[in-house]
Amino acid sequence: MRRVDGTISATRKPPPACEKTTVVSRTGPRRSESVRLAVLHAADDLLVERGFAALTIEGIAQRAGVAKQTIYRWWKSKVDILLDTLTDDAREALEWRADESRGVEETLTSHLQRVADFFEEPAGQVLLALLGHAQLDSETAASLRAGFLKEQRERDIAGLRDLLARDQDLTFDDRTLDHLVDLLLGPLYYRVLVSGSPIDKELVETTSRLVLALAREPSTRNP
Amino acid sequence: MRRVDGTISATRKPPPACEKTTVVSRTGPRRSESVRLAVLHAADDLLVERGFAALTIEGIAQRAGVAKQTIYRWWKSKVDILLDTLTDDAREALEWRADESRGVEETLTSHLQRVADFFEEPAGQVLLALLGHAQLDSETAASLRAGFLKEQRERDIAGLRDLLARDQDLTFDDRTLDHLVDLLLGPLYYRVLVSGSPIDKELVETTSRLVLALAREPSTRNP
Amino acid sequence: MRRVDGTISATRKPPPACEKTTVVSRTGPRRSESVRLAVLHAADDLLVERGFAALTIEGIAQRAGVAKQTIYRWWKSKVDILLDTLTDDAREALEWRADESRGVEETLTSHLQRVADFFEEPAGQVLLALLGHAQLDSETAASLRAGFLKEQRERDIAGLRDLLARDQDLTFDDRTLDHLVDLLLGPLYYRVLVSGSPIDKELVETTSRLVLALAREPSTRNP
Amino acid sequence: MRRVDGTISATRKPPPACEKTTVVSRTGPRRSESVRLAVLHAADDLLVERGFAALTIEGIAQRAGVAKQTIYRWWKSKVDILLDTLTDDAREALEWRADESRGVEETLTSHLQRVADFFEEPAGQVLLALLGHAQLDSETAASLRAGFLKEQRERDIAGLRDLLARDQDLTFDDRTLDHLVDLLLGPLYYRVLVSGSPIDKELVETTSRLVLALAREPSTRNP
DNA sequence: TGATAACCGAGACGGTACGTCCTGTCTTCCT
DNA sequence: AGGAAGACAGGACGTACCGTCTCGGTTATCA
Repeated sequence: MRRVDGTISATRKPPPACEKTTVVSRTGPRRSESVRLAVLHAADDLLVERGFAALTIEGIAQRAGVAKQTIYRWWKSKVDILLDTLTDDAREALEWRADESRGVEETLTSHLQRVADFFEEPAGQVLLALLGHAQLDSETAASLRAGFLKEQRERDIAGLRDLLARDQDLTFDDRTLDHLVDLLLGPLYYRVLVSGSPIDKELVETTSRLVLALAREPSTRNP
Repeated sequence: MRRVDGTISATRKPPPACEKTTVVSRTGPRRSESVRLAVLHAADDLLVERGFAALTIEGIAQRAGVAKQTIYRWWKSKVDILLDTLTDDAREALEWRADESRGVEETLTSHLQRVADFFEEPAGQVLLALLGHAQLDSETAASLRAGFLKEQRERDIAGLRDLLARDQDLTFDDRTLDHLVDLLLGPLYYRVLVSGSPIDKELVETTSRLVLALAREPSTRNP
Repeated sequence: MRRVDGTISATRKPPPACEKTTVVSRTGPRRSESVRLAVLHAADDLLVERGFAALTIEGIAQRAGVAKQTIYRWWKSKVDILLDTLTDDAREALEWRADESRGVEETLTSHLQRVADFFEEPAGQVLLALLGHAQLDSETAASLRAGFLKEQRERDIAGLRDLLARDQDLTFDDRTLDHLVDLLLGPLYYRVLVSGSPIDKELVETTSRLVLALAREPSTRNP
Repeated sequence: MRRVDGTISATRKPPPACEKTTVVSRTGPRRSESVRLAVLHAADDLLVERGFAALTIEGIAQRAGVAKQTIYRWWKSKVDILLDTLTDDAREALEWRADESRGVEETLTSHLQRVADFFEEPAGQVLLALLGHAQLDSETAASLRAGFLKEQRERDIAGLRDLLARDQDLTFDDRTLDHLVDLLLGPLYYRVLVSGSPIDKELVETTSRLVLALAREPSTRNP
């Protein structure tokens, strides 16, 4: 996010973006990093405190001690701000940790458990809100899926591929892994998004056991 | 909806009150059924045509040829209206059809396929919008889960129970069925809500095969 | 108001008014006098309690325990109701009392004082409200002037004529009396309507003395 | 209204505050004078065209090509807008013009005639509407009397004092002048507000002659 | 002694305007 | 040039009454 030359790159394209060198004799102050953080934190706090519906650009501006126009200069909507917070906060929480010292089953289970726990954290709330809003607004859906969700799915596929390679010393093609990820994460997201009930340990274990079993079937290995 | 005596039964609770008999000698005009339908249809149409964000009470009122106050008299928000349309339209589309002439696998697969198709229909769009909004507003979440989703889950559990009974002549306890339903529907909802990509036939088949296999394991039968 | 035959005559023309005989075979109940009084009192009370702006047909109906439609059946607006209360209450308060035992000056002064006091009473408040509303709505102005104000002015002219006859044994023509009444009442109404300050005794005395002096001038007597 | 430095002085109190100097370094846009005038003219026009009852904030906004919120930012009601137009338009029409070349009687008569004519003009209609509304709403009454009417009365007292000084080289105390003004203007306002009939020349002449006669009485001079 | 027609309560309905809130754009000034 | 302050056009919100319109229930005559 922070480049060597000290300028900031928003997730969004900085005006029309000069990719290589910013030689342009820039005068006046550059984008203030403190403003950026103040806005992201204000948005995050307000979302958790009051919920998405009560989250307004004006509210964020006031809370962050920033002018409305300043927000519009760098983000094009409140959704855009939240997308920015996601990138900073959620990636780490959902990463796959290869722990060689533990068995494959246990590794998978503990990853799923981490996913389950993530939904309780603020960053998880942000993701849920964005997923919710994506159902209501196709532009949000496009941004979210082209950005965070796409990257996260790549990480999930890579993570699962590595794990299965450790388990059976075999590689799966992408289509198969795609399905396995759906089967793995689907029930968890379903619980959170649809049922709204907490993800219990049993669901985590059943799911991971089932997917592993499926992966080990000969028919899956040779699709 | 229309009872024999000509009075109207709103899907929504008739002013809290009076569980057994409405003794209060009600005089004056009754609720107009035509108004009710005009509003539900207007809301449904506008949602599909223009999306949730562009769905406003004023827009619905205008489209339905109805006064705004009339809407507020019977529904407390646009979400409330959508909840009403759901009850009328979605139940049938998601019901389990016991087709004795076909095998258990095929029955399950075709039910899942019907669920997948449902999301393409207007009523499915309404459900998705409501699920989306439920992530943003806890009151919506509560209404949706206490109403439609609760009933639908009961139907799903009953449907699955009947199917498995036919398959193995065994009964499963509710907790187990709960999990099986999560595993069965989770991947489908995940695809629609998170990935946003259409549900392909392969996912439907894999999922139903997998869940059936799990149900047939001795460890599942005797939990 | 109450006729011999028991039917009621609203100040307003009863439907299209059959002045002489109501031969139309009337069956069913006649207008309820209790309803009429309940409405007039409710309107009066609410006007004094909450002011004209807060006076609504629905409020009057509720206060009077009467259906809105019942009000619309007999009066065509809240102003119409207030006009009705005026006729009942204000006439007496503003009548000229010929007290032979007292001097002309004293009689005139005490009449003006009674006018001044009238504005403090509920009925006076109603008149002020109607005069106010007459500035805003020409229909109100027309009704008020064609009804109460016209009658009152006739009483005022007659009263002044009698008094001056007693004073000088002379008769004045109507044009002159018209002007004298304007000069007599103008300052009082000006105080109440424009200044909003109470009418002090000095104004009452100066005014009556002045008008009497004018009336006694030879130039006035022979215009 | 427009100061040398280009800032605007609303007739209405600038957010309570700062009697002497506005030190608060105000940045950002200032109030748009063109908006202010557009609103005042729209209100004035609509009042004359359609009457007070049909005068709505939304109508004014539309006519002025202005957002409703912009009106609410600067005025708190339609009455507040009319009060503003009064200050701009009525002061001049009601001022006392000392014309040394003419006699005292003639000066007084011509002033009264100007008052009479004023009621026919748009600004006079505004004053009548406000006086009417003041009878219905005590807040309007308070604003009107504390603002325009108070200043106007001061001008009237000063005008009459100067005129009488020219006539008799005597000064009158304020209480006496107060009464004289009531006697002078009362009949005119009574005609307009109560009778609703036009002010004829005779009333103007009689009134001014009468008041002048009273002022010349020794008893008035030495109260 | 019904029949029947009006009165009356209750309140749904299509409307209009209210006053508030937030949006996204803009202008102005300050640093 | 960046940023604060905030005015502005716009549009939806949810509320309050308006005046009209059914509904049933209830009388008080007249057949």
